[in-house]
Order: sequence, then C-alpha cells, then structure tokens
Amino acid sequence: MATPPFRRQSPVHISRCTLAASFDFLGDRWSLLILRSALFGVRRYDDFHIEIGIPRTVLADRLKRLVASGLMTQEVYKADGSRARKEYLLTEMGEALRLPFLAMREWSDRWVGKERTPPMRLFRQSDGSEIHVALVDQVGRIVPPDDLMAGFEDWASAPSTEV
Amino acid sequence: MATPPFRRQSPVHISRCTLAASFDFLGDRWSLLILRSALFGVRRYDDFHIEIGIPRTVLADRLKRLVASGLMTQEVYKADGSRARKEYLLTEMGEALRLPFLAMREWSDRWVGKERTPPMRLFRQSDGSEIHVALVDQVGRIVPPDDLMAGFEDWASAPSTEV
DNA sequence: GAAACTGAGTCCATATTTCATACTTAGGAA
DNA sequence: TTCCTAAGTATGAAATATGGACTCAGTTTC
Repeated sequence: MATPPFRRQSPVHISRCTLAASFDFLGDRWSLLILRSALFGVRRYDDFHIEIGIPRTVLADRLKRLVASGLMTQEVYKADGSRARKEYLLTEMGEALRLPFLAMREWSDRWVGKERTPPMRLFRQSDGSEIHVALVDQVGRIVPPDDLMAGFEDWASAPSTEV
Repeated sequence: MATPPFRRQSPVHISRCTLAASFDFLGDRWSLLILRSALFGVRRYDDFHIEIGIPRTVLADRLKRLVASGLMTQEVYKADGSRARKEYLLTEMGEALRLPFLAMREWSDRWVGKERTPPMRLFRQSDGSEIHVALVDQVGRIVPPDDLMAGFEDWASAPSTEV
C-alpha cells in the first residue's frame, strides 16, 4: 500500500462515497480555514474576517453552509457594553473534525514547512507525554502503513482491498 | 478541548501556519477528489475524468497544480497496443496523505453516511485485527481528546495551549 | 437627546473560475 | 491511408469571488 496497486476505478463509487460527499462542504479553502480557526476557539464573525482575511460576503455564505451542514451552530452571546450578538460554535460533528485536522497538521508540518511556525507538538495534559496521530490496532500497537487492508461489509464480490 | 476555550485569534498566525498553507493546494473539491482516487490506485487522466466527472479543462489544471505542489509526478507508461502515455503517481509526500485521508474517512463514515456505502473498515493484513486512526502516546495508549495540549518550540510568550 | 461607534451583516459592479462542448494531437492498428 | 484512442487544448456562456460602500440595531459619549 505504500504504492497502491494500479486500478482503473476506486472500489467505492463516488456517488456513494461518504468521503467524497464530505468534500461538498469541506472542499473549499475558506471553509477549511474557518474550521481551522474554529478548532482553535475562534467564534465571532469579525474575528474570522480579520484572522482569515476572507471577504465578508464569502464569510457570510460559508458560515451559512457550515451551519446548514451541521458542523456549526449559531448561539447568542452578550459581551458587556454591547448588545446581544451571535457567535458560531462547532457542533459535536464539527468538533469531531479535530482528529482529521490534527492528522493534516502533522502532515503539513512535515511536508509544507519552510519559513513558517515550528511544528505543533501534542502532549498529554495529565503526564506530559508526547502524542501522535497514528493507525493503531485493538491492543495499542501502531500499525505500519504497508500492513493495511480495507473491507466493506456488503461488498461481497471483492471483500477486501488494499487501501 | 472538547469545546475549545473562546479566543479572538488562533495561536498560529495564518501566514505562518503550515496547515493553512496546505489548503492552498488541498482546499479544492476537485483536488481532494483526485487525491482520493489516486490513493485508491487510479492513475490515468481519463480514469480520473470518468470516475470523478471532472471537466477536462479543470482536470488538466488540477493535475498540473498537484504536480507543481509535489504531491504527484508524471511517469511514462506503455500499455501494449498503445503508444507511450503519461500517468500520474503519488509522490512520497502525496502518499503520506493516506493517514489524514483515513482519518477523514472515519469521520465521514460516522457523520455523513446515509444512503451510501457502508463504513470502510481497516484491518491488519498480518493478523486481521481491526485498526483505527487515533491519538496515541509513546507507549501505545489511546489518548482521549480532552487530555490534549499543544506546544510550539519557540512560542515563548505562551508555551502551550489547549488545542 | 444627538452623534458617533461597533459587530454583523448586505449590495453591487467588476474580475476570475468553471463548465460543456467541440477540436487537436500523436502514435498504433486495420 | 484511414480509423481509433488517451490525453489533452480552445472557446464562449454561466456561475462565483472579490473589494468597497452601505445598512442596521443597540451602546456609549458628548
């Protein structure tokens, strides 16, 4: 699987692929940048606008889509000295993107680097030991990527493939 | 970290963030779909075109960008009875996206589902045990997402944050 | 009480991308 | 010589993105 075997088609048809479907709302630079900020704790319209440099019209549109997709919700907040406003919070579904994003960050720290912030490192709060995103089996062993195989429950004609 | 603390800004400025930078070439629906197919073993122009339903002009553009970004290379191949042509292969950098994509797939199988292919499951080739993408510490313990903390080597003023 | 301020948007005209369809190109096969 | 195929390129219409100005509703300052 280090180099996958040549195939003319993917084993999962694109119209039934949940991953491909998720790209409908994640396959957009601005949406990804908004989610990155949101995972860091940014919540407000203007904070997204300032941090990301996203045009206001596009921001309004993307927030609407992220809410419609179930990744974010609008909640009312009230800072003192200001009227009530809305902020955008990640739902459980949105919050669950943290792991994929952490995997992406390890990838980008390894491969994109250059002139940027040093790698972000993850630690256990409880004991300070360093953490990574990895493939693990049931007993906690890290699985090398070339010892991997995929299966689909009802994919009878070809029960498993390298992936 | 289940819900991150409210912040006005992310701890990493966007212009120096490798993750944000990676969205320059990954933050695009078509590029993501091409990479998904490539990780399954698809290599040829027309196979991408047919499988993904991407317009030919856009496909040519995206492949050019993926090659320019270092994610893919063009190699010559020769099917018998045909002239030599080029196919697109993942580089080591592109191949390394497998782990983030597997994390995304677990996410999408959990949250996007509905009317689609049943979840893709991963197994060890060697012993058949099931595998997942997870946060693990040095001794193979799986770390719950609320026991997580991030640090940047030279981020002296605020040496660590929840992430 | 009037005027300025603020965060969160919308409106609008221009620029850039995308899309579908058709055309091109290079070599092998009939 | 002509047809076929994979891998593109050309073109013009349609959809999106962009940046700047404008709106709106409470808050604070004068």
